[in-house]
Amino acid sequence: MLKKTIVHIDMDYFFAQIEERENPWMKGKPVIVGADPKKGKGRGVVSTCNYLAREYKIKSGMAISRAYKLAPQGIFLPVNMPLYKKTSDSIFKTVKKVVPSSLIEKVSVDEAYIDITAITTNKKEALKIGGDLKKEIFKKEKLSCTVGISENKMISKIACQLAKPDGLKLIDKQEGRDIIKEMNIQTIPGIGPKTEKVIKELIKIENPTIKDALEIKKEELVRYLGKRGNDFYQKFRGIDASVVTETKEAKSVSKEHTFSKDTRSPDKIIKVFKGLVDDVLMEVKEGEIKNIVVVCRFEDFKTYQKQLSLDKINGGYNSIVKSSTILLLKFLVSSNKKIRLVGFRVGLKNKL
DNA sequence: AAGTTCTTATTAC
DNA sequence: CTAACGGTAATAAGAACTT
Repeated sequence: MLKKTIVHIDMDYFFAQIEERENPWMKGKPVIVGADPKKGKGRGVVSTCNYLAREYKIKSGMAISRAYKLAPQGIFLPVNMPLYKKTSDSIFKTVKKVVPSSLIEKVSVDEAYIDITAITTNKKEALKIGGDLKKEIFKKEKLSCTVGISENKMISKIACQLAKPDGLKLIDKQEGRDIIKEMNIQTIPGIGPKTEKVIKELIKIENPTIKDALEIKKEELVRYLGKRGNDFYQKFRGIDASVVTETKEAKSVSKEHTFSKDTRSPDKIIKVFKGLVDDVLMEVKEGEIKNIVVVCRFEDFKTYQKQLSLDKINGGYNSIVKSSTILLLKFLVSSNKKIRLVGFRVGLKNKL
């Protein structure tokens, strides 16, 4: 019996798998979704790639130009988000047949946590539900996914990672505690490169595992990592008290754009920027906006933002366009470096 | 002194 | 040979500014 039954479902190499489904001739070749390196759009990164591409050491987040060097014979595709979104919606419809939306926490287009405690806490039955869900999704969308099951979100996610691709795996509490001991501390969600560095320096171990991290006192973690230290202390021990929470509306909406070539041409910059502002404002209701934020990344990759609360100015679209452009111009004036990226974001009211 | 706003840093997918 | 490094969103922490 499980205390709780938490399912983590994650589509396998989602974007690339959809592309393979749409274009079966691509199977058997490395498929890399990100951008086309040949059409001057070589500034992107890899969003997703299929497993064959991974054999060439291509990974998510890698510069597309580098991926191209690793596998120039690969199929490089731009991100076709409308298609992936549509597919995602269909998959979530299937998930909602298992439990109501209130028990589904959508992490991204291709990933979610599902609390099925109310249906079963029996391991066999839980695996049956997970397996059936995989079958349903495959029947409907011809896409494979992996399902991890455990008593909390963290371990079910780890189970999922271990079972990929096209897997189904249940790890109970005791097993979870043991398995993670030998793993790298970046296995813990929330610990990235920077946090790992802090922990390394704390315990003076070159390649620390979670077992090593168990030696650290809670107070030490809190002192060096703030309130997250508490969380990590628990998570090193396989404990994750966070609850599956229905996905709520966004608290902010943003658009950004990286120029294909760094520029200082105000014409180009302002034109692109106005487009971003228009796109964002089209997505939100006029009275909902709490503040606006303008983002600017210079050629040296240094990134800054300037923001303005809307209490001060009247919140009409026209005044927002005007104020945001003024903020943007401040960046132009503040430096004579070329600009790599501009972005625009609005924070929304009543979302807390 | 407390509350709000602004800015940067980090993480994740 | 070294640098390469998107877009969207959340959260934490600290500085700066108001009240």
